[in-house]
Amino acid sequence: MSSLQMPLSPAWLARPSPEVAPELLGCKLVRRWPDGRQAEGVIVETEAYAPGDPACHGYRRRTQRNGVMFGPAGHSYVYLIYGMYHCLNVVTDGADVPSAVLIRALDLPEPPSWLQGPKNQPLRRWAAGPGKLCRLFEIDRSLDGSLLQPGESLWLKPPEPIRQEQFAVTQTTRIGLTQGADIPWRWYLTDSPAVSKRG
DNA sequence: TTCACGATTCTA
DNA sequence: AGAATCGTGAAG
Repeated sequence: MSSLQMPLSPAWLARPSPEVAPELLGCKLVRRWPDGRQAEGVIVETEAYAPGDPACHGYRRRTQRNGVMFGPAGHSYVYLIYGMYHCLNVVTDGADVPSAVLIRALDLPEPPSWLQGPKNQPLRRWAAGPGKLCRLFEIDRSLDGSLLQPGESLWLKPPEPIRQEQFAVTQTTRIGLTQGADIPWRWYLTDSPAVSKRG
């Protein structure tokens, strides 16, 4: 197995989220179902949440919902938002450090023909928005805390060689926040059509 | 136990 | 601009 095929390790993710978030651009998120079906998309938009950040779910205290954010890097943090959508985070940094990267958009160069939305929607080239990508990949709280490693429900792969070329990255403020709205911890591939719109 | 609200998305 | 929709967490 070449190094490019290796999954992103917990050690690689065990750094401050504002450092990891831009480096996750171009990496692949792989979703595997219990029946063996598998789909993957290229991460094109991320946001960082970290200690001292009033928008971070772990800003105040450890609770049942945000518990895995306080755990070691390399796990998923999935939460329900607005009572109807889920959001996927990659836990970063060390244990007891509430830190994570929100995956906001995926590009799907080769979507499997069986990968369709709930209402038998047409195949989409991309999933722009954290709620949309979780709906497409059927990610919910049952995956909260799962270890991101091959063979599990979710894991990460480094960029393909072709994607290792330089690509423009834009850094700006995060979307949909009332607190910490001025912190520029959102990154996206500048020219990707798969980036979420709002903001 | 209560209750206002949210790292969203879709419709008008 | 407003609705949909409900788990969470801070307050009482």
